[in-house]
Amino acid sequence: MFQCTPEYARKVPRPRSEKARQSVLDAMRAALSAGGYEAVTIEGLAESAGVSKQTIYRWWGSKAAILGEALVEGSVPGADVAVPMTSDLGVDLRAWFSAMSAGLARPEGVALARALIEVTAADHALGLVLNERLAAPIREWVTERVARGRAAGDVRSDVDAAAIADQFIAMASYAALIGQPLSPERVEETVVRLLRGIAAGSRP
Amino acid sequence: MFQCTPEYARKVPRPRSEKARQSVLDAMRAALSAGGYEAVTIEGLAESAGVSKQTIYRWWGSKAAILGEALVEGSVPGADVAVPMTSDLGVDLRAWFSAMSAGLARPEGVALARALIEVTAADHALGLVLNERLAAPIREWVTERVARGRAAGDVRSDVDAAAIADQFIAMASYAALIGQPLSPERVEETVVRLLRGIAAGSRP
Amino acid sequence: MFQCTPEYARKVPRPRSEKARQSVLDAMRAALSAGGYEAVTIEGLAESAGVSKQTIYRWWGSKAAILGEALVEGSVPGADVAVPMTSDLGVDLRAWFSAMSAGLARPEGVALARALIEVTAADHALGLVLNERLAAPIREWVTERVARGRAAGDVRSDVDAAAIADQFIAMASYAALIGQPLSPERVEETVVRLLRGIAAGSRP
Amino acid sequence: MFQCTPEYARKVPRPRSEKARQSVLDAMRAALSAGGYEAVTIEGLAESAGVSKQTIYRWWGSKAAILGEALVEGSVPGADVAVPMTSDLGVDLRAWFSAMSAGLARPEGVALARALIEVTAADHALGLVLNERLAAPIREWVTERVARGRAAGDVRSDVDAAAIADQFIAMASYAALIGQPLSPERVEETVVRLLRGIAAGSRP
DNA sequence: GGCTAATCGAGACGGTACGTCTGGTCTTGCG
DNA sequence: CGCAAGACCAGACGTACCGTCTCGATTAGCC
Repeated sequence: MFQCTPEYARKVPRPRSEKARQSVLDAMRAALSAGGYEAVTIEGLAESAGVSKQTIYRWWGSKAAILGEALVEGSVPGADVAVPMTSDLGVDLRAWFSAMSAGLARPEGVALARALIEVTAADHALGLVLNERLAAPIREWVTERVARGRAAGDVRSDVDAAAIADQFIAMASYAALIGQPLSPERVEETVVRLLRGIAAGSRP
Repeated sequence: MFQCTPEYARKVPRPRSEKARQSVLDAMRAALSAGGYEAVTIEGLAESAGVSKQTIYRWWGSKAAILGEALVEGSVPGADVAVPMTSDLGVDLRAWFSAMSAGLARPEGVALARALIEVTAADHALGLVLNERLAAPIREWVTERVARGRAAGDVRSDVDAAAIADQFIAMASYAALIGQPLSPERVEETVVRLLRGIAAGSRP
Repeated sequence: MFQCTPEYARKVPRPRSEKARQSVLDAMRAALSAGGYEAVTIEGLAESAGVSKQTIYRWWGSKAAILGEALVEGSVPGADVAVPMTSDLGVDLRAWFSAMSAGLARPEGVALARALIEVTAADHALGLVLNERLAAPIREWVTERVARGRAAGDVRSDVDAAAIADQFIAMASYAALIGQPLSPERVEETVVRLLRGIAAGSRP
Repeated sequence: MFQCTPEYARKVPRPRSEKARQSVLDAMRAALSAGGYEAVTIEGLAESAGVSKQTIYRWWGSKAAILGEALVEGSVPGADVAVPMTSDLGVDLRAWFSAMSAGLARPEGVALARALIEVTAADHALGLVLNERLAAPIREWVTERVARGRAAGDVRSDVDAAAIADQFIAMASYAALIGQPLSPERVEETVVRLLRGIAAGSRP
């Protein structure tokens, strides 16, 4: 009686092919590493993914959209660093910033970072989304760690955790952009200087 | 020594047209502001400069080369900031970083920064040159100011001026890239934190 | 009488939908008149017939096959002329050729003739079938009428009725093809000349 | 002296490549013979002509336009028959109609005729032009020959030479279209019947 | 002022990739 | 299992630029 053709029992003539979708995303990731974002072509993508152009245009509409999906789905080297927190803020920051720098120093890290930067420069809206997606976990980690430091009395109460996170992200991105990875010394100097700047007893 | 215009030196049958050259560079600058680096086409450049494609290819060889020359010749908003040095390091850094941030916050500053970033991501070699050309004066200014601070006993002896300069450049670039200019508060926070981090007498 | 759905006629799990079939054929006829054979697309046909592409491909396999069936089933203007035979050969030929010309002069007649010609040029096998189907009645009529004329002593014994029929068909087709319908004067001239050529007492 | 820069001495930056033009026309002629008009693609043409698509689109704008030029320039088998006129009308007509039929019976003649028919059915305007171009010489020849016959007293004064020419053209076209060349017997029968129909002294 | 040679504009050329369209096949779920 | 719906692969369409290549016209410096 209540019956069995609920309005959500809609027509699903043929579902989107998950295989085709993954092939395209994989092809995009491969192409990025191979030649950078600008060198990626939809036709090349279609061919190397074994997919027709129409299938790509049906679902994505632009190169940037594919990149976006590829990044949002896949893991991004250097961005997913999860560093365990110890009781020593300096140790933790050093470990985390070192890991991020190292991730962005590897060839595929540089290629990916450049692709991200290019697409952000070219497509503002997508850039914001990607940045948010990649920066958010970092900001979160830093915020959490700084809060703990504050609780432990190591850190001034007026420091802006987001600003610190953004500073690190900016530095790592810039290094990848110009192709000169941050040296361990530079990492060390930056962390030490930061610690001095946010230490609890500093003036003013 | 004896002389230097041998009869076989029949060079300079016709000098390069300076007018054509400037037209192209101007067209490039205009096109960058209008639609970003990727949207610039050689054909469009040729047309809006009233110049033939061949003339462009004869002298430049690539879009990036034109951009390079356009930037090296012209002024770059946000990069040419020349701030007078006072006796107060904090005042000077604040003034300078504010000026740079403001320059990059204006629409044409953002467009230019994005173009720079795009071309750097796409053409590594040119990117290095441009970065050097634009970053060098900044590094110089910062180095000089920090040296004075050190001499005046305001600044620790172990701070790395280049690292500081790069940090500021990276932050300003990143802000332009994601289209979210640095707020005055963020500028203030960054400068204050930096000062604490480099102040003479801080530990360790 | 009693009626006829015996239980043993369950051999055919589900019969082909006659409605869908007719929709497609109707859509084909409509599309032909609207834009010519080449402008017909299977997708357009499917849509305007309210039928899925697969249904068309399941039963026909090609545009030409649909056209073939559409023409074999439907009536063809100018081809189905049935003119009563009188005792006067000239009157009959005039009447018949005029009717055929007039049929092919009307807009839908021209469109259909063109479609036929196109499909014949493109698909030889189907073209032969269609030509046979459409020309046969004509040849029959002409043969019969000429035979009567011969019997009546009006017509030479060596005339080739099929050749005459083909000549008329060719002339009418050609006129439709180039879009210049045969004028009544041209029809008259042709018939008169033919009659002279086949008249019983002519030499050699 | 009087002057030397006449306004018609216009800029001719680089003349159109005659070689490319001929390659395309040749490729079109070859493709027509190979697979018929509908099977010709611009891309295939470009490739087999060793020419870029853009070059084709620059000059022609449509497949039909290329065909038109190809036919207007090249020789058309069966259409260019030039038969010497003797004093015997029957001999001449027989010779000419045989030659035309034979030309259209050869494979390339059939292919070309079909292509012509297809394009005429599909593109009315071009069809008219092509028909005029190909039919005109035939009509001329027939008209001239009939006029001579009339002058010699062999032919009735009221015959319409154009009608006769069109009849032959229609018959030959139709034969090519359905792929059944006119047999020598059919040719003979047609000529003989025609001669009887137009002979001077026939009634009415 | 005439000669010479590289410049300039214009734009045709062979190409690559674009984004769109249609053809013909395959894959769902409903009836 | 027929059918509507529509996703799929394939490939042609016509367009936009690419970077190279003629062209005739222009022009700066040396005779």
